[in-house]
Amino acid sequence: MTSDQGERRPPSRRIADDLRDQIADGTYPPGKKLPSERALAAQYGTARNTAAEAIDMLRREGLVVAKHGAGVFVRQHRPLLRLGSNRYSRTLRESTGLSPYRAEVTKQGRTARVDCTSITRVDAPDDVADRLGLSREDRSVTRRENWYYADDEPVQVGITYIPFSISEGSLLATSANMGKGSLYARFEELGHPIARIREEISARMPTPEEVSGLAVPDGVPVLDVLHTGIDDQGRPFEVTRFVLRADLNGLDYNMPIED
Amino acid sequence: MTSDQGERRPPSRRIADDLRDQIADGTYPPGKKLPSERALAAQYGTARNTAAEAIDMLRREGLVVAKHGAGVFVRQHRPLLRLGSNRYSRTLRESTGLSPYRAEVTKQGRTARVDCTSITRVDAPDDVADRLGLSREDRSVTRRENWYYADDEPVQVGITYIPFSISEGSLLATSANMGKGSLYARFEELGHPIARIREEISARMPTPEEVSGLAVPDGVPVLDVLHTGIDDQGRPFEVTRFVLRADLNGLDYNMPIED
DNA sequence: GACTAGAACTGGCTCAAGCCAGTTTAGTGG
DNA sequence: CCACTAAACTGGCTTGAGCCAGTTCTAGTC
Repeated sequence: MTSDQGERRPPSRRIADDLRDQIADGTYPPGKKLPSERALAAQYGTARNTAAEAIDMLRREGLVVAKHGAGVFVRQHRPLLRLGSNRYSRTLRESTGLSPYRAEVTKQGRTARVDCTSITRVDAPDDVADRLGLSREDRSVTRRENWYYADDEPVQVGITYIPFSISEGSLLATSANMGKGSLYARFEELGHPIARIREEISARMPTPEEVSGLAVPDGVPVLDVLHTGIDDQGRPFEVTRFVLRADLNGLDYNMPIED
Repeated sequence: MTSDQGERRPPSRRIADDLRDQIADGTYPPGKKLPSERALAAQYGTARNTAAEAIDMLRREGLVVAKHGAGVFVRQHRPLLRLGSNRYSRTLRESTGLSPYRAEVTKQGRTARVDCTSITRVDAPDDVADRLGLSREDRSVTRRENWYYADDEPVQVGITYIPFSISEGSLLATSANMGKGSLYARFEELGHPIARIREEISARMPTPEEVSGLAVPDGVPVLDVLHTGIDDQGRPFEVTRFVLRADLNGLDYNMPIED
């Protein structure tokens, strides 16, 4: 007897557990096709529904992906894009000439693309206004929406909010193309050299909009990063909310301990 | 007509979408009970299975929780515990006298508990050995397993690995209780004052073990943080893998930009 | 040999029914 | 008034059936 309560668990659980073990021990390596729902049902002597339910569990866990008409396959784990705390380093910016995102994607031999899909003027949402220290009256901000792709696959979205008092009249409020040195070079010209960042990180399941926009597969959460850029005088000048597919992105911070 | 392809979506989707909208617009506020599966099925003229499937979708999204026998309820969003980068600050450590975890939990008016459930000597796993810079021969480490609770509810686990060459003979290798100033005070005494940290963050769905150990509800991912402590000479002296329930924990880093 | 139509697969989703195991509630007896 | 019981709920899980829409393979045709 393998386990005390082993025979009490429902058939769907049993099938799922078996498959999970077999995935773990290499019986079904990444990319391999699992037996069909009908085959599993026959093998375990259950209804097809029950086998499908078992497979659903594995999908929710992010272990397998189903392809309609083709079969269910063990998920291929692609290496994560590691977004580092050095993302904003000036020397890195100037030495590579690439944006940190492009540098990271290129390093993995993939093709990077960043689309600025919209630049609008809106009132900042509460959490953003809070981080920017905006008063209740003047919440006018420039909102820039950026989509990040690797090999034409969407991997993250970033929505940047800049107080209109700062962006007014500059490229920040008007142009998708930020020119040489990108976003933070422009902020520096406007008297806001980036000195610190604050990043508030949480994870959750994607909304239906994010599922379709980012093509998030079943059983994959998103990382939600609320980023605040702070200048050398301690003034926040920009807030960006990043939403990242957690199966393709990770974060990598390296920082000093301050007292 | 609200949407072009609106009537093409399957009944289960339609029910789920309706409920999601009603949760969003406050028809069903947090804590409120949704109609029963049987009631929904009757209302939409579908089989009970189909209504159950719709509710399942919302569960996977983390919007609702089902209580067997009682009903399905809109999830109450409790405030996140925010684990900050100042977690390791010495002055904070010395001023509050509390460990950073305890301080954060107490601040929310909840009761903190930390259990050290095991201290063993093992060979470090690959990723850990890598971060610690251990050679292939000497991978012996002290492994400490810590469980963190808030109001007796498990919220995170941390497994700390310390090279045996460092922990040997000290409290680190033997005692669950770390004494005054806790873990990092001991490292400091051993010549490893913490100067930098590296934190590699990813998010994923919990494994079945984590689901039972951390009591992770349906539709809630975990944050997986691989933390490395680095001393003033740039030597890594400790690696901890934290697994956090993402519905109860967030991370909050505030750091300088380095060039 | 290249192309194509179709058969034989695959998963997606639904139905209607039933049994089980929890919870809540209403009623009953002390 | 309280304590207890039983009925009426709730979700959990399964069965076996069916239709649909994709994909893959195969056999036949040009």
